[in-house]
Amino acid sequence: MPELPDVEVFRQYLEATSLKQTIEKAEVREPSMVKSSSGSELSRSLKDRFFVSAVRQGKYLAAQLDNHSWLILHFGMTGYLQYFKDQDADTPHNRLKLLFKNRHCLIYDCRRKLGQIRLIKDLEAFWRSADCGPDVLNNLDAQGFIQRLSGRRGQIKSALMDQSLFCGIGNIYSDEILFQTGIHPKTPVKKLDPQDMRRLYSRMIHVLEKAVQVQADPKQMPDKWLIPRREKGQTCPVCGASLERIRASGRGSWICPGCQKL
DNA sequence: AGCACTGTTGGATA
DNA sequence: ATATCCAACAGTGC
Repeated sequence: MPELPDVEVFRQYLEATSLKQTIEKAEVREPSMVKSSSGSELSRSLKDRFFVSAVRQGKYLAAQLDNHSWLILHFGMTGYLQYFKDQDADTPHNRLKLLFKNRHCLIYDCRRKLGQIRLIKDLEAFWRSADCGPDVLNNLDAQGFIQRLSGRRGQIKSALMDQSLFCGIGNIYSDEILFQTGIHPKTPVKKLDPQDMRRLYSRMIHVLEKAVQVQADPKQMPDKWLIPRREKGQTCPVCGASLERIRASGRGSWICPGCQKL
């Protein structure tokens, strides 16, 4: 799940459910996922704090605490948040549970443990240390997008997914953006002209905003999209050709062989 | 049963 | 600078 739209939905969810409630207890159920100091240190630091806001940078969620430190969550491939009004609630792969004074709780669940949990002081310093480029939705205009893309050597898909160039796009959404622009994922970036790049940028923004609008739920995405059809036997919603799965940038990639010529 | 596959990243290697 | 392969992990499907 968790690419930019999913994480944006988590951010909005956290803001809607969990602000201004004092954390009575933080249960670190999987200390190995805590990448800043230790699990017990994290637990001590969260106690008696409360969230004041949440921001997102690419696929990272940063929740600010009242003492100006930040809880940073990365969701790996399988992470999500769930809020409960029952303090005894649990989820199948609960890795961090925040129990609030009002007896509600927020759980960070991450089945495959590929996510990361941190508590940090300096947000900007963390983005730099994580080698995060500008967020594609919050901090990147068409000009910046084109500037960062031009001069790149490799294939367009790997550029779109390179979090240090600009961040937020992963495997699923890069396929969607390329499908909607009729560009093959293996196209060398240097083969794209400024016109192509402008189209790429505007489709990218459109796809990501629309995805956030529908809560990143494939069932609610437009009929003409690729995402709900990423499986064997499906056909292109535009030309009717059989969709194909290829390997590009080391990832399984779905394309329409009719619409996306190399 | 065994193997390949899966929305993440990060490191080693070429 | 960029690509590929592997690892981390846990679950599902063939």
